[in-house]
Amino acid sequence: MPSASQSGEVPARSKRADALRNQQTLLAAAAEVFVTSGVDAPIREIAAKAGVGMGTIYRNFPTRADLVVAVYRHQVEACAEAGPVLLAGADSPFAALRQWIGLFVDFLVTKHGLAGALQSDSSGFAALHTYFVERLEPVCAQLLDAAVAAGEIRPGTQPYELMRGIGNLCIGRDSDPRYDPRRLIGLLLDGLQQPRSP
Amino acid sequence: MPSASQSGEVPARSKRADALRNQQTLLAAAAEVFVTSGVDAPIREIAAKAGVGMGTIYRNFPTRADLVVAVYRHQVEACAEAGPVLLAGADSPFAALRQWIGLFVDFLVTKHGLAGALQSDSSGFAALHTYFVERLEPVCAQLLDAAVAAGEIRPGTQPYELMRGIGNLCIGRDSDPRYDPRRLIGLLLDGLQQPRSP
DNA sequence: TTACGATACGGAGCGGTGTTCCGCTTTGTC
DNA sequence: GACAAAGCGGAACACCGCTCCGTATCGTAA
Repeated sequence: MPSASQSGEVPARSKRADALRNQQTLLAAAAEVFVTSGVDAPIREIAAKAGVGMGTIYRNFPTRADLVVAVYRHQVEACAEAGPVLLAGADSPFAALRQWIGLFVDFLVTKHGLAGALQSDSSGFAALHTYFVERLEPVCAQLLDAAVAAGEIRPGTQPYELMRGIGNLCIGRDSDPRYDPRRLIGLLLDGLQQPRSP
Repeated sequence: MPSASQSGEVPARSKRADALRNQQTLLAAAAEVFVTSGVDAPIREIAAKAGVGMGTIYRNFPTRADLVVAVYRHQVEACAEAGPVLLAGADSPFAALRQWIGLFVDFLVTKHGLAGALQSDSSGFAALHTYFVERLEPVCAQLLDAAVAAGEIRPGTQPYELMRGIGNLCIGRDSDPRYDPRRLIGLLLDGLQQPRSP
């Protein structure tokens, strides 16, 4: 496989110049709209912001997830790559895990509605969940394994379950100031350090 | 307190007989539809199942939350009342807390889409969140306080935050067999038992 | 029993959303 | 400059929540 291809990233050969321009315009507009109206903003709103028709959006990003993934791909990538780096640099594997989860939470919490979209099985969001899991689950697994091997946390925790739980905890952070997912996630990590539950 | 009153429970004097009949029919139909299509099933579907017009639904239950609350009121009530009972009967306050949370999770997990609706700020679901919090938060607070007083868990955890986190963790349980919120909630409880996080 | 106001009912209709589809425009090439 | 292919836009359709009002039903007083 010579080219990067996949979905929204790099040009993918032999597309018309105006099409490429539109793709970039769309990504910029979507990023902007996501900030103010959340990731499930009306398609029409994004189209209007970008100055294109709805057909153009659906042609470039068939499902909503494709658009969201394209917008946040860089940040997800950065988070994924931070895993091994933290593991190499931190005081201990568990410290690395804690820091990495901090990055993940920061990312989710600053993107309005993203956490909710991540588990929403309906709409075209299914692919979003898939992308996040495929990209980040192995990273999380590596950190977990290292911490287990170091004897810092109990074994048996599945990375998928942990990530999904953290994602769920980040849902709806904005709606009530009394709710701060970080405290609960800290509790979860403390729980991991317990040798065994009764 | 002589009368139950409030919203969807007991007759509330001087309503027409057919109206009361319809209210009961609606509750039964809604309960049935919620099982198969989740708590955000189309209003029209519930109306059709009950054999009434949509106007009748909105007259009896102005917001979706009112309908959901009416359908599940008994179970929420039972959960709330179980709190003090467990506290009196269990081996320790923390054991009671654990059992009570088990009841709460069982309830949420068996109602398709309820957990998600609980945090969804949009639609007419806001009142649902309010009802759950008002009814169950004090119960949770009592259990937490008792466990803290017994020295079984660290102080400082807010009941609202804990309940909301548990609710969030229960979201989307059906979509993937690898995800079981109970394990994570167990982890959370283990974390509570830690004296202090670093 | 009848007659009549109050009460409740039903569903057409409105506004908003996702998604499709096809006539028209733009682009790149010969 | 001409012409196919690629791309564009937005009208149109389906679905949903919610409102509103003409009509049907109920309870009661005569």
